[in-house]
Amino acid sequence: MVKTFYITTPIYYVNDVPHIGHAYTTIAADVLARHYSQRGYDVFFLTGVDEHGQKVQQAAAKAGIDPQQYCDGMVPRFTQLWERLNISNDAFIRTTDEKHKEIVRQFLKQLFEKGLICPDNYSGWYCTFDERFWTEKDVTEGLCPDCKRPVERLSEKNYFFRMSQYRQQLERHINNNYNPPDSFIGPQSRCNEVLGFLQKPLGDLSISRPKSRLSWGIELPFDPSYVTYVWFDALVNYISALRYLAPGSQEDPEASFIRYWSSSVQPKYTAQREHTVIHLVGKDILTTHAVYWSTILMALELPLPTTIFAHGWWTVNGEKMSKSRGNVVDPNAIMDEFGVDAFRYFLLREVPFGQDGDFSREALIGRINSDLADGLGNLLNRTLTMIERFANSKIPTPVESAKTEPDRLLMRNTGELMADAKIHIEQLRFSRALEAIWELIQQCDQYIDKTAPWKLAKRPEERERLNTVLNTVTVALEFLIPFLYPFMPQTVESMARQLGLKPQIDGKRINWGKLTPGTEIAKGPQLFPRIETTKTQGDARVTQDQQPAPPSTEQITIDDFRKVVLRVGKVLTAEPVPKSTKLLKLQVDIGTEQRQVIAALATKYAPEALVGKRIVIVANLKPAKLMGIESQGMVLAAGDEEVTALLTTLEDVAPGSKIK
RNA sequence: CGCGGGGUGGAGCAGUCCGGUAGCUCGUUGGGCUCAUAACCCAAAGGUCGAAGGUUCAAAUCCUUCCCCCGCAACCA
Repeated sequence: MVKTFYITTPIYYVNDVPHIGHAYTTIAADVLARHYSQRGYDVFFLTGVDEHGQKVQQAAAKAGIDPQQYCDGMVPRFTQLWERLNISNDAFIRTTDEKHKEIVRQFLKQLFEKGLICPDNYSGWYCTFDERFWTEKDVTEGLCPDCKRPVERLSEKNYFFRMSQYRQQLERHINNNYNPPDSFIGPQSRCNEVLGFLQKPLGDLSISRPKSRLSWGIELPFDPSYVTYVWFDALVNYISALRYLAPGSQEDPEASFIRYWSSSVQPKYTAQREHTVIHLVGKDILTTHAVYWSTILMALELPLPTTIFAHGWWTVNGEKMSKSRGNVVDPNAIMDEFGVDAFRYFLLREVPFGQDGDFSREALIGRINSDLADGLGNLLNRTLTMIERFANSKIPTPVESAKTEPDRLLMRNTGELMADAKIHIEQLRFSRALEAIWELIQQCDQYIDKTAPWKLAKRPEERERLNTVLNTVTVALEFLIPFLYPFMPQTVESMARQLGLKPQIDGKRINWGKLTPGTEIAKGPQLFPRIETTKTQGDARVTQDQQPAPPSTEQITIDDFRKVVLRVGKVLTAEPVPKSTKLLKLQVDIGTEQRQVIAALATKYAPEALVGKRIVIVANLKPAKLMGIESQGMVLAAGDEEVTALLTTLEDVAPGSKIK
């Protein structure tokens, strides 16, 4: 029986601009898919997009088009990026696919009929303006944390999935599959987190949203006035895809499902798993997968996936990546400058999979120069040049009697290191796998140095020894090819051809062919030229298409402006707000009265530095509470994210002076 | 006392669970080599392991207290 390997990425929210994080998960999945394909597994690699939900509905409304049209326009951002990144996914699922929706409805119906989805009242704090519920801890002083309008206690009928009853069963499953490589949740630190989460009582999960608030979703089959909660819809993709996108699913959806999924959980300690199902996710959506998805599967009486693995997040130059900081890394820009494979390599080599990492141009260039140019590229280059110069451009024939201990040692180490690399890849330790491969590269360099073929070449009587040495290096490189290939497919293919191999690519299978003495090599250009570090190009950041809109577009009238009453104030006292890091409490004299104003100035100004200063405040702003203290106005200051400078007047004027 | 992560040669990190010679990559310096992409190979320098106290024959590691940095959350009126 052919072993199957089913690998998924999350389906990405169509609203996002694809960034380094999306690329990371998808590249990791691609490495696994390519690795297992090469090893003869029946691989199915799925990625796709999540299209339903409020944000999409809103974004479409804003753009004045219908949501479906909006999604259709967003999808190429992802598909094109995957193409550029050489992602070998077998299918791309969209949650608006009719077949997907049909399967979601089937599952909902099934659970409803089993009594596992039941109506109940959901009550919570509801903000009418934002059209959403907030939890007890979100709401402060009865105000919406987002828009600060008062929230109301609202009770509404919703449908709940009886998640709570699976808590114990899930906990048991996690504990029974705790140790790598069989761990259900990885890495271990995250697994502990999930176990911790399960210590607390597990509630039921609301899986409905009234259409009155959200219409862009899949209608509940048993109540047309609701659509399903996006996560239920989204998670089901892992199964629905098998029923209409996997090979053979058109003819027989059930068979295709069984082929990749059904027996994914094997009794422990069986010698070899026949089916493996791995969900790669970011650490932010681990709970959703580990708890929601697992319990949904339990309720459907379906096996759980083999492993759910949560990887870490990337920061950029040590800072969190966010749209507002404008430091979101666009994979396309990186590839324009450094190429696909360098990017793929960097992401998986730089940081152990599962941990957070930092992305920077300097780090990337460092890796390219030292690992790719000086390491891999240079080794191939010097090997090929020697074959060219000392062996007439043909793979030399080794001679058994000319073999010595270093040759045997290199061959033995090659075998061991590549065996390690294999294990590391299969246990999702990509950086370790690459370390093993680079250890081999270093050993080849050492071997070449020790055997000094250029010296042998000067002495005709060493002809056989020379051929043997050169052959040994090419054999080591040949060994390395299949293990490096999943990470850097383009580069490795070129490498193989330069060595005179004629790889046959048959769909996803690759037959690299065998290196035979006498074959002509095909030396090409350097795989990775060194990057001169003095050269600094514009940094690779998303030139945001949702950059702050040009200020000119929305104009206001002078009357609009006059609504804002600005006055000069004199700071009487200033003190930090207790337990707050940013806020200062100011007492301000504005002529007619004294105002208490709370402002986020503590990061820039010491309280005592402000006393006596003249500042500008908005005098007719509706009071609001911050940290429970009333603020009766707003201080004007410059700065994008953080305050960089307070506004004041050129001359000292009387407190209360009007500003116009 | 909000939750969490961290402080180890110049930089980035491992080692901490389970005490026993402080390790890796990059950088620096010296040497070698000339097949190669200022490459490659060899060697060296460089650390009171955030601070103080304690336990111990022995502490980066265990205990106590403290300091600092970074996320998240709370508070950008």
